[in-house]
Amino acid sequence: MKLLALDGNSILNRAFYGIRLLSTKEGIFTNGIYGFLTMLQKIKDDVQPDTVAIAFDMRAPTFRHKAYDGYKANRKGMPEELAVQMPILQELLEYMGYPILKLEGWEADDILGTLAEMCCKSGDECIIATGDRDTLQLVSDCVSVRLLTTKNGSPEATLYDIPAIKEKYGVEPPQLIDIKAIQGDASDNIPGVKGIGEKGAGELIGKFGSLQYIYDNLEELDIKEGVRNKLLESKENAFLSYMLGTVRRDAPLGLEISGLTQKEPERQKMLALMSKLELFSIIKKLGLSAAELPNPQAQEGASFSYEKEADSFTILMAVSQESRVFLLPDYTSTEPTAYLTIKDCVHRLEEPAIIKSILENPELQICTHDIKTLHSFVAEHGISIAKAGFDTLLAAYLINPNAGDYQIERLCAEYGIALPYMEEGTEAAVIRAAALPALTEALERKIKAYEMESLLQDIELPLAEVLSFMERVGIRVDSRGIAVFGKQLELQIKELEKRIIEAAGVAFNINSPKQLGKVLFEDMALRPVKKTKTGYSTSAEVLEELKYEHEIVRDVLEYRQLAKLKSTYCDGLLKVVGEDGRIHSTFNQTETRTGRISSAEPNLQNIPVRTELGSEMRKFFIAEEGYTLCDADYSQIELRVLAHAAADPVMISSFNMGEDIHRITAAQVFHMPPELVTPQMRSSAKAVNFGIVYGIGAFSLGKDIGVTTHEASQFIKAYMQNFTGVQSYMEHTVADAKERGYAETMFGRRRPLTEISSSNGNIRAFGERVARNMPIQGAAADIIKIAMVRVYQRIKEEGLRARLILQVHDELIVEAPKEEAEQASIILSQEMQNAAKLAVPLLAEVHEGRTWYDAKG
DNA sequence: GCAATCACG
DNA sequence: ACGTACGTGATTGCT
Repeated sequence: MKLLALDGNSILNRAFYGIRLLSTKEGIFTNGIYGFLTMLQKIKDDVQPDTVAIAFDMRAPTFRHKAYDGYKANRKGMPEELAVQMPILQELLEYMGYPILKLEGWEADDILGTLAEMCCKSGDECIIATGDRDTLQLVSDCVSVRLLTTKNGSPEATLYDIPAIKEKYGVEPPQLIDIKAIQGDASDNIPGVKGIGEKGAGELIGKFGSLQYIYDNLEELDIKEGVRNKLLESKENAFLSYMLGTVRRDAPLGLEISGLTQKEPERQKMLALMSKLELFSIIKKLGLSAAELPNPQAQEGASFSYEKEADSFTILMAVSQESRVFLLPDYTSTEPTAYLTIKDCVHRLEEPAIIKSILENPELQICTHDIKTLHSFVAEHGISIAKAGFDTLLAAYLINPNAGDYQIERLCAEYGIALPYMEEGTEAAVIRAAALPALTEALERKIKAYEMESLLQDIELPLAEVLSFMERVGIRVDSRGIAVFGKQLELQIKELEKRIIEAAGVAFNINSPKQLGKVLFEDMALRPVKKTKTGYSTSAEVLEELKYEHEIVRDVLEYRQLAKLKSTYCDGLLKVVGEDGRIHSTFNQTETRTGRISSAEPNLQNIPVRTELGSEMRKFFIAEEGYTLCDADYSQIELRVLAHAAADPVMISSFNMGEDIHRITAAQVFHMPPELVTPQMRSSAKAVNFGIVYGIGAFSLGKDIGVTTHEASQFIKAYMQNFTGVQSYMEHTVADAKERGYAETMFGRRRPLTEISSSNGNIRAFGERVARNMPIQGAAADIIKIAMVRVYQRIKEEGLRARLILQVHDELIVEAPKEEAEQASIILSQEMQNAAKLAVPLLAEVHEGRTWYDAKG
């Protein structure tokens, strides 16, 4: 028989430190548990044991503490983030059916030693899995050790048998105890022999075999005088250390190896707990998904029927009894096909006319999952949605924008909703459709509890329609122009490439930071200003610093700029131009943690503008024939939000008076009248304002504006003394986030923040910066979303052909027939400025032009 | 699949 | 002693 025995504590410890801190939306830390489970899976796959046992330490002092007061005395307790995971892990392992062994007064090590000893006696094989090298002493003919580590987050197991130990340490496994007795162990506060370290201890034992032998023959042995004296002085400690470092093999476990059998896993309980822990990848790997489990709740009556070929009359009759219906499209079908859930029956709808009559019924609330995609799906067939009722995707995102994955199955697992019981072989979409009412109920309750009804109903749901519309309309581009520009860039890139290679004297790939780093910092011996995890940094920041040292650096900088423009913008955009000559981006509504929307495939929110050459790109974004682009952008929206949220009198009055906020900031920070502020001072003040919004640090601010950290901290201090409202607001907002576990905007949008309570100072500092930034960035996002919904509605109400086509965080673009340009501009400016009532005015500036470049003003 | 880099607000 | 401002997405090279 093959026993796999695990040191639970040391493996959890390894997992915890090997994997970045993870936590659920409720703030339960899970990285250790997650890592433990992946390591367990890996080692089981490797070893294929007949049975598994897992040993844990107990809190109580052990015989080692009793023998030596100092034992582990200098060891800090586990960090709280780790300690909380211990009982949860043990509970989970019990559900999984593993025997858990704990013994008061004994460490997990000793339990493993005892198990190993029992195996050897009974002729069984024992494989010990641990993260702790101390256990290597147990290796024998019948015992091997797998040392577990994580590499880049994935588990690795190194085999140690007798040859491996001889190879690595040059001694027999039990002699590792002797080595440690001399060497000591700082982490366990084992003293060893003072003055002799790893190397010396290894040599002594390698030469003389054992501690006992050395002391028995100390005078006669061929040992340097200094070493002999050290040994003599620490004799008592050496033997104490030997005892402390010896793993015992006689713990009173009171069981037989044959009695270590795995119980039948309690899959339902495992699923419930793992769902709570949001360990979805493990749920999947273990085949625990709700659909595959027998489901008590479902069997209690949540049984659904499925009408494949429902007749229209029956459906319409059923619908007429309802005020809301649940509808999930079948995206696998090109026809508009959808599953409609009413009461406990799912109906498959295949006739567009039926779907149309349901979706366009103004009395009927349409509830679904991912309403933006539903809008797009039905719009293709000329169908619109009259009354959006609920969207489980948007709701789940509002409740926890950190999640990233909002699949129906996952949400059901998270909210403890059993997937309905259906006949085997039923399509997944039908089961999802059947789950929708219960999921909606659960999420609706939470949305109410979080007071997010307005955020969902007044902002996100109507916004989904706007975004779907923007995606479908797209923006016209001049493909020919882009292609020509790309060709020009290519020529210049080739030229630069030639020069760079020539200067370097070797052919290499300039696009490879590794190769470039070698050329610049090794072959050409330039100053390596900064390092990355993997080698030299070759970032623009570094190259800027070196650009006067060698022409090649300037060429690389230019090469980089041109290559970026060509690959990302020319080639990238040309790939995604539609048949209609327009680019249709996807606007993600559930992507960012702050509430912003994001744009992808392609990203239209990062089209170049900051450099002259880059902004050329915007000349290829053009209005349709007979149309013009109206571009409106908020002026200083984040600082205005801050002024309002912080109720800072200085900021508020300067915005109310229409002052230049950066100039005023400079005047305050540099103690002088605004008229005397120089452009340099204004520019520094602008960086300070940015820094305030981002959660500021003196180091980064200093680096940004080129002053010392000390000077930067003086600026920050001066800022806070003058903007006292901001100062106290920032303090409050961090304290509130810490207390509540989330940051929130004035509109009630939340971002759960476990980092802010971390015992790791860097992580905690990050949490605090996020707590300062999210309420500002998020509120600005809320405001422009409101503006988008209103602009869209108002254009519709006024019967215009103008259309909203783009949003870039603080900027909206409307493509309007030339004759509507003025009206569209007025709508943009009014709706943007009135989107929220703050203590300061919101200002939006509108410009018009044939291209995006021209419309930027 | 990740790291480095760079584009935007 | 250590790292160092918020939020995104695309491309490239490399393991």
